[in-house]
Amino acid sequence: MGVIERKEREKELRSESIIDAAERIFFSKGFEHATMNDVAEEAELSKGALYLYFHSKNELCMAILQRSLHILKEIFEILRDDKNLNGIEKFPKLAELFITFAKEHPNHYDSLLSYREHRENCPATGKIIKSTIEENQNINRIISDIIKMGQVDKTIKKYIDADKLSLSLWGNFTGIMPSSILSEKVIPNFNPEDIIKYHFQLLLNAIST
Amino acid sequence: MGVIERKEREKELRSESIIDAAERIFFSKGFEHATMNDVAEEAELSKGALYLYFHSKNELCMAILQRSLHILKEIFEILRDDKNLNGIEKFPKLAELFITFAKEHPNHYDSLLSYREHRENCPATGKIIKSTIEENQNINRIISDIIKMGQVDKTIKKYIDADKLSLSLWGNFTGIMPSSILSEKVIPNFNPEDIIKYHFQLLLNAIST
DNA sequence: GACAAAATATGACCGTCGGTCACTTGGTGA
DNA sequence: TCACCAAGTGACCGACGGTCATATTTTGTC
Repeated sequence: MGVIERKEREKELRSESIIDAAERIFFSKGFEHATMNDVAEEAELSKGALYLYFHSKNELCMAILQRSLHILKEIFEILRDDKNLNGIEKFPKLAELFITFAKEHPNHYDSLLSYREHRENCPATGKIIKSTIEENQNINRIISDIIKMGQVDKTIKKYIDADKLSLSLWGNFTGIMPSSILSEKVIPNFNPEDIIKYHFQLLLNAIST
Repeated sequence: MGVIERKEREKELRSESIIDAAERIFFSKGFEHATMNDVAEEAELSKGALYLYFHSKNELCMAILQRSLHILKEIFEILRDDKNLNGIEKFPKLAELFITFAKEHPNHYDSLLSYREHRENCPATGKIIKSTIEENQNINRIISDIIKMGQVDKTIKKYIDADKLSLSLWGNFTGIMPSSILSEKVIPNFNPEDIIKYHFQLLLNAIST
């Protein structure tokens, strides 16, 4: 009698379809201007029902953020598992793949940049917060693994601290691009893509054997 | 008869004292939980009067952000004008000074990280937005100048693109630290300070002659 | 199939907040 | 003294996040 299991699955599906709806609404109206009524209508549910699945508007946003991280994780995983590239070759690919992600999923990319505001308004105990942090750690681990692979195949200097570098690269991804927003159209020929690639080029020189 | 000038000055003072009050309120309660009534009370004004000086809550936040940028600009200016250090010696100092800034002005530092959300809800035409962008450009110019000074005194490789590097450094500052918030207490021994310093060390190797 | 219990869903309702505006206050210049 | 106008007030409005008493649907039992 798998009733409980089925209910569990259905609950999961509902939850996902609410996130689907929330993405459509938040991405089109922006977080501040989107309302929970909008989301409820889009999800074909009542507002009250939303709160059976998510504790707050901010938590719903965290769920979207988690998806964004998941997409990015899968992209990086493919790179990590690519047998045709050595470590140092994979390094600049990280930047390229991130830029591709930002272009192909602009809204999800955007959600990455505003996690702070939502995080601060969510209780740190929630399941969603936990799994979001986990996903973030996964990404850092993948980047770190790629660097370590380069150290094993001797294309990356062995004394490089892979964990630290992976964290600072992640910071790069989520820092350079958003700073571009403040500078956009003001600095002539400003192109966040170029900046990231240039930065990776410099680092490449510093870490390759 | 400098009445108009005096009124201008008084208006400026009022404006500053409102920002003072807003800082106390926003920094203690957080943006979302702070209300305009709180700010009005703290500023010893009516709510309506606030709106004579700032168009919205978000614009008030941008004014705080501008202050943050101003503080940081002045810190970097001192470094730039220091005659006792050559270009490459100033480079790691950038990281140290930024970390100092983040420690000594944690709330202002915090405001740097959430400019996105406020920016998006401000009309791009406002005077405050404009001068905020200007302050941001100033900082990038200072960083860029420091790099160029290193190229003049031949301690930094001459083919380094100072403008691009300055932008990516700025991205580093506003990227690595915030990502630490998501990772905090999860990654053992995680210390954003170390990460930034390590990153600068790597770059130092890449750019020094 | 009948029925009680439990799970799920509803939407009217509440308190709060950002922002407005008709009105008051007080300094200015004639 | 007084008309004028910038500066300031605070009651008020619409909208929104979140709640909860109630209704509907599903489940387990006989």
